[in-house]
Amino acid sequence: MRKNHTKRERLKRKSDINRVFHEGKAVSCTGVRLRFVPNNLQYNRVVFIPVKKFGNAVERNLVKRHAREAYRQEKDRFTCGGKDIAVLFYPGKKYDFWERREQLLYLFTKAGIISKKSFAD
RNA sequence: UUAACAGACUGGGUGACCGCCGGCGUAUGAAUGUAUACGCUGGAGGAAAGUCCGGGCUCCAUAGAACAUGAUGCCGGGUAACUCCCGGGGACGAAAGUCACAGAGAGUGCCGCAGAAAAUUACCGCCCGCAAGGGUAAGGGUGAAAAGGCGAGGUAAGAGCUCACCGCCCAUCUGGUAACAGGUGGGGCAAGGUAAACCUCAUCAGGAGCAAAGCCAAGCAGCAGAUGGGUUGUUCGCCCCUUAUAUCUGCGGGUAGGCUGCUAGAGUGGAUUGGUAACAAUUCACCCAGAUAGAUGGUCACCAUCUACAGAACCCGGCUUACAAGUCUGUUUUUAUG
RNA sequence: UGGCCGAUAGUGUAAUGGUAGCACAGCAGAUUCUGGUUCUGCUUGUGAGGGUUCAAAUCCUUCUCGGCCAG
Repeated sequence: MRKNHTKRERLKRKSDINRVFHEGKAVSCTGVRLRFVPNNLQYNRVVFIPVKKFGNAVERNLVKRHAREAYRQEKDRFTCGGKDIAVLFYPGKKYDFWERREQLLYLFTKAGIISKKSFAD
């Protein structure tokens, strides 16, 4: 499977995002919170949102880029079936790319989007 | 040499792989929109920031005038324009340098406490006089500030009352485009300060802002009020639309999808010419982000070295603020708490 | 993105350029057998830097932080 992450696989509409926030379930760890809700499509859609007080514009962009890169690399492990996912980042300790990647993998496993078997690999 | 100050500049580089956004081309499906694949190509800054100024652009039907309000404030130049820049002058400072630097002799206001008195002053003083009263402002203390300064003459005591020097004002001459500088002559000195208090004078400004504005698609439900209404704080003038299926105001309902605006520009780089300079003109070459929940990231290698401040959102010119490390130029003196 | 406001004790809120007040809270004392009420006293201050002025919370300016409006 090709490891890309295009516009189609992003969550863009305001109404869709509101649906995730109002109807979705949540899992969280330090500094990160993940919300998800099923959709009717064949693929997942995801959005990464640093909160308003997360540093300055450069730091907010960097977090989004790291998260998007981690999501892209690990995309093929995900279970099929559509889910809309929103990931929120809160200010606190600064993490590098690899720490962010571990964090996100942990959260996706906890939410049942990645099966535990594939995470063990 | 070091330090300080001022100014200008750079703001990690090269290669490989995987990915993101735009443009062009080809192919396939599709049907006039676009989707997918491949190839080529472009992809954040000196401050993109703060939004403190100035303009372009768009709309307010079009173009005006006066007042109000606001801004600026030595002179000359530059510029599309400017709270900007360059050059010159003045004041202050030992110097490099710094300075919102018009007017207090048009008017109004304010100047706490202290002090006799904070604006048409007289407490203690000094002098004349028996006293009543008068003449004075040298000395005293207060305060941020107290009626030109210092010296000599003069006088009852004093006083620009007189004189020299300095300061101030007026007239005039010379140099300079001008601000201003210098010289000559005269006045005897106007009765403090504050304009970053109101104000006066001169100059300049219509308002709103790309969520402006226009088009397409989808969708919905109207109701109430005002009569003339229509760009702004007010008024005038001019003109435009319309006498109700009109215009304006308020409340409510619906949609928040796409396209244009959207990047070839007061553009960037080089050369020549003019100018002290800011800058301008001519010519040659180049095309250099255009996202729309918002594109630049990850891994590896080498060199350098621990890499700061920080992310375009209609576009430019400035100012201000943040900044690791490094380069260059100039200036300074009492060799230094600058 | 564009436009517009504000910042005063721990909290809320005053102050013509001239000694920064008031209320609640806090602390100490008095009253009471003890606590409360009440009374007395004290402490805690102009968001940061620079300028104008004899003197700035106030005037000017540059930052910082917070808030509001516009689809």
